[in-house]
Order: sequence, then structure tokens, then C-alpha cells
Amino acid sequence: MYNKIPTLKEIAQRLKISVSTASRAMHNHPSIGLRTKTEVQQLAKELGYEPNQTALFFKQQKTHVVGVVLPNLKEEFFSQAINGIEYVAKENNYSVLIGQSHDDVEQEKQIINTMKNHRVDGLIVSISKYTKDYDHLTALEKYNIPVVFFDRVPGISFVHKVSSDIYESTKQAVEFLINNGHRRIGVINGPNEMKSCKERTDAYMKVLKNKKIKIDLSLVVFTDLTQQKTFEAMIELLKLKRPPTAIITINDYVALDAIQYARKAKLKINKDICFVSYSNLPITNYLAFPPLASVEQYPYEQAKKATEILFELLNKTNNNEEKIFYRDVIIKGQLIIHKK
Amino acid sequence: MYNKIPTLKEIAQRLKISVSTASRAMHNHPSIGLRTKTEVQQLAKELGYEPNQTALFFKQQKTHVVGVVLPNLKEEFFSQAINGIEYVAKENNYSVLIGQSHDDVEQEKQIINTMKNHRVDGLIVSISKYTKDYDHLTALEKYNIPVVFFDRVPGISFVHKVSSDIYESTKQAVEFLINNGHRRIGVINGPNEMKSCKERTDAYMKVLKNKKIKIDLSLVVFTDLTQQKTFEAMIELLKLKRPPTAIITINDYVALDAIQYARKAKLKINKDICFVSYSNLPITNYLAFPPLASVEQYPYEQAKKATEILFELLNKTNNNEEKIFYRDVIIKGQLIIHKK
DNA sequence: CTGTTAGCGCATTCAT
DNA sequence: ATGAATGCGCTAACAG
Repeated sequence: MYNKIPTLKEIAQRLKISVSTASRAMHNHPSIGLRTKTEVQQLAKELGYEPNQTALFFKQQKTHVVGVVLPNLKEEFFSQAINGIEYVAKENNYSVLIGQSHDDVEQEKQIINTMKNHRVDGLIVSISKYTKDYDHLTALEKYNIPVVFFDRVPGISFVHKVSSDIYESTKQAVEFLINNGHRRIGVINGPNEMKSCKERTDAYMKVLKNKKIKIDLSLVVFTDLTQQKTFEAMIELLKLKRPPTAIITINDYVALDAIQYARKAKLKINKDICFVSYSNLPITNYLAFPPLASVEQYPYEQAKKATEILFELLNKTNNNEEKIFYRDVIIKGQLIIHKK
Repeated sequence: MYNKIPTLKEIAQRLKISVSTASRAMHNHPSIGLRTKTEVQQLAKELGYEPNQTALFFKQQKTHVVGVVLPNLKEEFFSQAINGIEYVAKENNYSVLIGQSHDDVEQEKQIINTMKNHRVDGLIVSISKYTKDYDHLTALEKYNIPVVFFDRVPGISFVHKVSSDIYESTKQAVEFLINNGHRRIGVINGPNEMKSCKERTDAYMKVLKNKKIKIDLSLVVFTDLTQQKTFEAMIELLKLKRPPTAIITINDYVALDAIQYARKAKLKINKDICFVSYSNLPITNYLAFPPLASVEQYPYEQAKKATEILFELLNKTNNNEEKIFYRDVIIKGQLIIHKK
């Protein structure tokens, strides 16, 4: 009742030729007679024969699959990133195996391991917000499975990575707020483990110092990005003797929660208090109270670039001697002003 | 410089035993001596040996990969769906190969084909909004690759599918609006090819008829879900002699665009005009002007159920004789009222 | 209790 | 111009 997916063997049997001849015919090998070649290709077409990728792995040691590991697809940031990855993968005739870590280090490890067992040819990774050791990732390089990180990248140098320059764009953001008259600027930052969070704090302090504004560390709070913690952060900031007139939040989702809280606290958005954020989610266009500005981080471009690098690495004839040159690409963010 | 990923062969060589002994030892085969077994498992652990999934395919004819094809991940509806799929897949030790059709029939076909070549064990599919023939999909069943559809399902009966009962929830939505005093109710529907769109229209007419409200077909417009077409639809509806006081839109994204347009046209949302929609996106919680109500369609549950069915099919010892019983599961939608 | 062998689908080297 | 044989990693039937 069920048909078998056609194989070269079947084609060979039907035409009473050997499998190798059939194989060569399909590949337009010069030494195959025109007659045989046409017959094979004709029959292949009829049967809908296409090579079994799984079988090809044995010969070529390639699965033609790239693994993608990221925190979650729910955030539009990452689903846009997937598009960039998919785009480049398709160009290279590759498919995409996806796993979400859900910001859980254990799950991340497990997914990576599964990907290894599936022999993905390479990996694109955006690490969980709690990942601090990268052994499960760098281990793959030992097996010659290249890994390229994007956006949430490890804070070590001997990996390939593409990221947004949080330091620079935070400087812009802080300067923007200062130019708009703000002196008490709060920061709702993420877990300190995240490289970007440290950069954010550093940039913030740097600018304040340059502008000779007193640094008050009680204005900088750390959260785990959950709504609950954002609310707590807001409580903390608002109960200060001199509360901030502007707050920089780690991303738009946190900004939305913070804004929601501020509104409940009867603060007038963009009047009593301003918000500047990161990601520049499309959805903010529909909001009545979007952040005043948001740093566009170009997830599509970041992911696309990361995937391009991955394919560069895959296509490089692997010279075991050559010292690896680790790629560290910065995609510049841009501060988008939403309304005046 | 690079290590090879360890294989049974390597373990066997090191211990000077045969590969099959090593294999059996790993599987706790009863006929293997305790000594050998321990040695093998010990060494396997040391080397970090794990079976090569790709190789397993040959023996078991299973890749332990499910393919997922859906229009796009950008819509939160689908990214939530992925979570349901991933959850069940993980439970069954499966991985997920993802492809987005971007609502393009050609891409959909190509992805399905790639998945076939990768020998996915089964497929979960939500079809593009323009897909009307399903040959590329049902063809896979011929090869004994089961396909289960969810949400955007084909309008034919000999496929497995899980969907939301648009007909019933639309009836609820229309009745809700009528109970709130509306008599002129517009519909911004999607392409007529989509099964759900026909159901929507049918349900709409049915209720109006029951309630003895005159049906005016100029109140029902069809779009392709793009912002552009939504605006055009709004123009059309608003220029009617007796414009609608409420509009049902095919999903929240369309609703957001429609609402945006209505606001630009100086209409007061929920006063001059009300919107009811589908999907109940989390993001609507942050909106100043969300739709009055939205039909929650439980993407996670739909996708989870679809995947469970897929695994039922996969686990069924394939009795070629038995007539296939096609599953058609309805996940009831629920009209969520956002504000009074 | 363990080894030998075959086979899954394919490309390729070697032989004819 | 074509076929036979091999090997990729693994399992299982068969043979000791």
C-alpha cells in the first residue's frame, strides 16, 4: 500500500544497470553513455528520485543541517533572527534544526548535545541569560563543528561572534537623555552575567562621568527580565528620595512592563518619566505609550551575518595547521526616536 | 588537532572486542558479560560516546526528527505553537526541523520536499494562506510519512488535523456584538481560499439570519492580511452609507492596523466603532486601544495536540491493511472580553 | 558469551 | 562505458 521513497538501487534494478552507473548518470559523469544517462535521469524524474540526505552524510560527512539554539522564539527579536538564518541557510541548500533553551542552562546543554548527535554541520547560538561557562559549546569546536554566536554572545575572545555594540548605543542613549534635560537617569538592567548588561552599566557611568553628573548607584538595578522583577525594580526606583526622570530598560518587553507600572502609579509617560529601551520592536508602533526611544539592534542582520560566517567556516578546507582566526563582528545599533 | 566524535568502532578497537559486542554492551544486552559491559560503558562515558542519530536512521528507518512547516514565526501565534510542538517532541526524544513558507506556496512545496529528503519521520503543518491543492502534502503519506495539520488546515477530509472552531467562535463573537446593541457589523476577512474565512462568513450570516438582521454583503470584505489591504478595507467599510459600528477582523494584527486606521480617521475606539478579533495576542495587554474582544485560539494546545497525534501515528505498528482513520480534532476557541 | 556478516543509500576507487 | 567492491556507524540475525 505504501510506496517506498525511490533510491538509486531501485533505478538501477529497473534499468538492469549497477548502482554506481546510476549514481554517475545522475551526476552527469563524463564516462557515462548518453543513452544510459538519459534513461536514468528520465526514470529518476518519473519516480521522483532525490538523494537521501541522511545517506549522503556518510560519504560527505555533512548533514546539510545547521543547528540554531536560542532562548526563545516568542520574542520577535529572535523570530526575526531566524529569518536571517533561514535565508542564508537556504542559499546554501541547508536546513535548520531549531532548539529553544528557554533561558535554562541545562536545556541549552541538552539541545546542543542533541544537535551534536544529529551531526549538524555547524551551530548558530544565542546563549541563555544565565550561561556563564561555555564548555558545552566550545567542546563542539574540538569536533570540528563550528559555532557562531550572535547577540547574546559569550564574554570570551576565542569564539566567533556577531553582536550589537551595546556600549556605544548605550552611550548614545544616555547622551540623548541628558541632552533632553535629564539628570537623574535610572537603569533597569538584566542579570550581571550577561555581557551586554555590564557594557550597559559601563557606558552609563562613562557618560555621566564625562558630563560631570554625579553617579548614584542606587539608580541602577538588576533584574531577570521577568515582569515581576521589573515591577520590583520600578518600586525600588520610584521610592528613591530623588527618583529618576528617565529610565533605560534592557529591552522593549521590560520597558512595556515598566511603563505599565508607571502608568498605574499615575505617572505621565514622557512627562513625569521617560523610557529608553533596546530592540525597537515593531509592535511598539501600535502602543499608546511606547518608549521615547529604542535602540534598533538589527536581529535579522546580526543573524544573517553570523550564518554567513558559519558558512565561510564550513567552506574553508580545513587546514588543521592553520591557527584559527576568531571573527568578532559588531553590528552597530541605532537609537530610534519614537516621538518627541 | 581536531578530535573525531567517538564511535562504537573506536571503543571496540580500544578494548579489542568486536563492534557488535560493544553495541550490545551499550544496550545492556543480557548475553554480554558483566566485565565487558562495564568496560565498554566506562570507556563510552570517558570518551563521551553517544550514538550517531544519522547512522541510526539506516537500521531503524527513523531520523528522530519531525518537520514543522508554517507560514512564519514572526506571529506570536506560531511561535507559541512551536513551543507545543517542541514540548511533545522532546518528550519523545525528537528534534524539530523548521521551515517557514512565508505564505508562499512555492516555498512551502520546496520546504516539504527538503524535509522529505531529510527523511523526517513526520510533519506538522500549518498551510500558507494561498495553498489550495495539497498534493505535495498528501504525497508524503504515500511514502508513509504522516502529516498532521493544525490551525490553517486544508478543507478536505482525508487528512489528520487539529483546528479551532472558527464557525462556533464567530457565532459567539457576532452574538456578543449584537447583544451589545450592534446591528451594522462589518467583517474584514482573509483570502477566501482559507477554510477559516469561509466559516467566518458562514457563521456571520447564520447569526444575522437567526436574529433577523438584514444581511448586507458590502459589510464583508476580503483581504490578504497585509496592512495595505486592511487600510483599503477600512476605507471601503467607512465610506458606506451606513458604515458599521463594529468590525470583526480575521486576527489581531489586522485588528491593530484597522484600529490604527480608525483612530487616524478620528473615530473613537469602543465608542464610535468596536473591534472584535481572533488570536488574543499577549501584546494586546499593553495596548491603549485593544480590540474589545478577541477569540483565544490556543495555539500551544492546538500544536501540542497535533504533535501528539503525530506520535500516535508514528508509534502505531504500521498495519498496511488497516484503513486509515483520519483524526479531526477541534480545539474550542474562547471569546475573551478585554474591556467593557 | 562473543565474533562475523550483512545491509541501510550513496559516491568512489579500482577493475574490466 | 560500465560493474564490482568498499566504507561511512550501527544493529541484528546467525554462527560459533
